[in-house]
Amino acid sequence: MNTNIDPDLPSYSIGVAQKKTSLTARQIRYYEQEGLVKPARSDGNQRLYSKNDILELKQIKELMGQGLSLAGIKKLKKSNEK
DNA sequence: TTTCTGACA
DNA sequence: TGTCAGCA
Repeated sequence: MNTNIDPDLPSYSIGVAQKKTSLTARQIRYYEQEGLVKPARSDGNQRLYSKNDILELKQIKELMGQGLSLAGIKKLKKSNEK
């Protein structure tokens, strides 16, 4: 099969994101609220996550498992991007 | 049925 | 972070 979809092509609902990241909708929404992830919006106001966003959420989960907090991840992300 | 927002513990 | 209510 040839699924040539871009890694930034948003097509996952939060339910799929939960399954793919092992996180809860609360955590995913909170991370987005903090600006850690930037999902697209569709049908009304539904979040649409891309493969890239799913990976981003997994990265956040990994950092949390390393003893980091939202503030710590935000600071780390800021250092990486800036 | 699922998702979204806001608010509280 | 979990949970509740009302809404689309």
